[in-house]
Amino acid sequence: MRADARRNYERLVTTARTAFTEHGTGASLDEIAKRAGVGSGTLYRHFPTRDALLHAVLRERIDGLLGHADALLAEPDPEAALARWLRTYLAGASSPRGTCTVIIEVMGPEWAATGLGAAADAIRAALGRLLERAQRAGAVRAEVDPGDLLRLANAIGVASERTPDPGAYADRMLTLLFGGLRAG
Amino acid sequence: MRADARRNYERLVTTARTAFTEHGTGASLDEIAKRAGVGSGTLYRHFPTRDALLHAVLRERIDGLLGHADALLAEPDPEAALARWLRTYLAGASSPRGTCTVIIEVMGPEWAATGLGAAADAIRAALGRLLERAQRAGAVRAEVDPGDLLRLANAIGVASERTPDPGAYADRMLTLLFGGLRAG
DNA sequence: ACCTGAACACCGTTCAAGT
DNA sequence: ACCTGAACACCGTTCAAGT
Repeated sequence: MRADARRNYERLVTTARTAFTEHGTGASLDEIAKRAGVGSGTLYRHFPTRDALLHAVLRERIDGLLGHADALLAEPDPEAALARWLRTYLAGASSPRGTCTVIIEVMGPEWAATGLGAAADAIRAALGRLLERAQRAGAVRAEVDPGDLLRLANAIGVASERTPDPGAYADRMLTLLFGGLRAG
Repeated sequence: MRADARRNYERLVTTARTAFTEHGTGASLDEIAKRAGVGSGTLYRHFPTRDALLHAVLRERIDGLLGHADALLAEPDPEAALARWLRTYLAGASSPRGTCTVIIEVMGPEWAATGLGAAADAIRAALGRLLERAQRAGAVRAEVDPGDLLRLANAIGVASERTPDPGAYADRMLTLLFGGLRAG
């Protein structure tokens, strides 16, 4: 990658992070290009779709979540590990606004070949490992599906975004959810 | 209202219902005006905002939900009444696509003065009556808030929209939810 | 009193011309 | 190899002119 190309790439990601955080995932791409000081064609060359740009913005956080999930497999209490990961997931989910909606969207099979689709699948797999461990320990109903659960977590994220205190709302909903997850 | 104005109003609502159902709540307003055979200014005269138009499209369904909730207050089993209403609510919620997101949005206090905001509040109040009865019967935890619950129901609706079988997903999530709602 | 549609602004996306 | 920005299409919204 040429030096100017790399610099433009970095500037676009940084600028997009700010724009998405301020105006949600639907922020104007033209504005982002302008603020990054590049032509709009350059943005499209590096990021053919809005989702590709959002993926670049979220990549570090996603990697962190995957690492956190694997680390929690060593936590002695499987139910506590699952709960802690879901809390962490939702703590970041309400920003940039719209992220949870996009994640739900790209969980569909037609998105599997895209970067964000693959990322969503990796998150689902990581959650699946925590879930399965909790299920084997008898702490969570056996029939709960990891895809269902990730969709629901993101749904809670969507609802929390428009709430005065997203973290508090998410916590209350997770408390309810864990009541339901426990083997009856 | 003049005869032509009333006719245009009806045509716009009917056309919008089709367009929203086909393309989601973000469907092109210009297209709707064109297909209804009116100038775009006429659409804006009757419906100053997209939400006003969506409200007109949803009005009958909303009235039905409110009536259903009141009727269910006579159902002997308070928990079953609450469950049945939530199931009915979610059965219709995934169409037009985007409706649940809008409802969550207009539940914010800044929307109270709008038509859809008032409708969301009426729905919250109706759900609140069913919820309170279930709580008094000891079937549902006392600390659950009707606004939280309606937001969560719509969140489940958002997640179900992008699912191959929205009804089945919503049912599974409601089953989980009721596990959590029951007084522990 | 109500309607029309041209006009304007804004945004996504492509691509010919440039370095 | 990469960048620029003009050009095009599309949409929301307003408003002067019309009936």
